[in-house]
Amino acid sequence: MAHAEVEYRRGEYRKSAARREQILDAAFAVFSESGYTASSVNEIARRVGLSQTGVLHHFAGGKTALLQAVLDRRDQLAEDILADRHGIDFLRALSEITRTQLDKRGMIQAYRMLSTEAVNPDHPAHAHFHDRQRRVLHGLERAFREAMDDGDAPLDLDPHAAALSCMAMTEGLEVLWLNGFTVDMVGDSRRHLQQFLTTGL
Amino acid sequence: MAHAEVEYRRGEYRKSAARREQILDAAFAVFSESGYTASSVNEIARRVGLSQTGVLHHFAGGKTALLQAVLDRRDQLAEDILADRHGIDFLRALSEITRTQLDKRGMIQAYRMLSTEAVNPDHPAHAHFHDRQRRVLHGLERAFREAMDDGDAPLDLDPHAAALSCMAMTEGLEVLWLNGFTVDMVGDSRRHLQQFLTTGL
DNA sequence: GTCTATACCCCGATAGAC
DNA sequence: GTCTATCGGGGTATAGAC
Repeated sequence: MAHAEVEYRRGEYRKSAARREQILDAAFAVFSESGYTASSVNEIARRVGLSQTGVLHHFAGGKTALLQAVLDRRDQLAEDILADRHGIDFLRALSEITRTQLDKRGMIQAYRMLSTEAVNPDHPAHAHFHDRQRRVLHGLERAFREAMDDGDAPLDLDPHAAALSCMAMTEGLEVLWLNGFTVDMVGDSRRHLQQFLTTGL
Repeated sequence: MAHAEVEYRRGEYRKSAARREQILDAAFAVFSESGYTASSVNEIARRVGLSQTGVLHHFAGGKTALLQAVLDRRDQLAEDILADRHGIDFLRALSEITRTQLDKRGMIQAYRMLSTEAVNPDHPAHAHFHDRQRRVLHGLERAFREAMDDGDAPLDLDPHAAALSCMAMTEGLEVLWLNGFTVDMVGDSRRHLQQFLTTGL
């Protein structure tokens, strides 16, 4: 009895969770193409074959909750990869992340679009991107400091300046790549990182 | 008689032209904050103290014509500065342009926002940004080639790679700057340029 | 869990008065 | 040159039936 009930709840839960993922995929695609403000829940609904209300049913809090969920899911992936990696190993992992996402143009476009919209302080994702970019910068800084301790970087390196420079180059390459220029995102950003190190990446 | 009539027309013309400029300023500000799609003619109208139709009266072709006018006006400024400058002198002019625009955060934000939106091929300003970015790249490439001819750059320099790298760094620094990081846009981008040259900028 | 119906917003464009 | 009025469309969010 209790067993059957649990199975039943599991079935329902699985169905709902699957739907959620399906909606998140579609939301991702739509946000990629149009950014947050110009995207509509209706368009997302159309792609998963639901009505607008059908979609909103799964995300209490409306359109902004949907945005949050999309952002959270993506960040989780990168954090899993970077967990417990330090120094030059952390820097190598950054290239891995770049490589794995090269074939997901939509995802990169979503991030560019959304983070650009979100420079406006009253954008629903402003805090999210603000925090995230500072975490990335501090992560890079820490990695450079660790690399210095490990003898993988010159002793007179300025970790903060190096981190900022690498972040700028990565963002810039992304922009050019999205705009249709032929750039080797993995290679070029790795070469730029390498400038600040004495050990090969 | 004829004289008075010309004066009158001049007066009317001046008034209309001034209105146009006033509207363009407001449009610039609004597009800066929200991008093109999410901006409304109504908001622009409010800022200049006109109605929506009052604004549209000055821009036959509607909202997209307004966008075109905003973009054209800005590009004219940069082109005037770069006209007839070559080699290392051209590269120096780029820093000047950056410096003169540092206090116009709204303008930079508008360009970031609009050019990001315009990655979508059916955005009304897609062609504009596509062409512009390629003109910038080719201008940079040409300047590096001229610098090589003038003995201001190493003979084994790859002008295309150098141009791409400098463009990426400039774009990236802009992104970080807009996102609230403390970066020295003029200094940092000049230092990056300098890497590829043998003569001081 | 999904739908239809609905309430209420803002948008861009046009017609026509002044 | 500017306005008001209006049309047609699309947006988010909620209520309630199934």
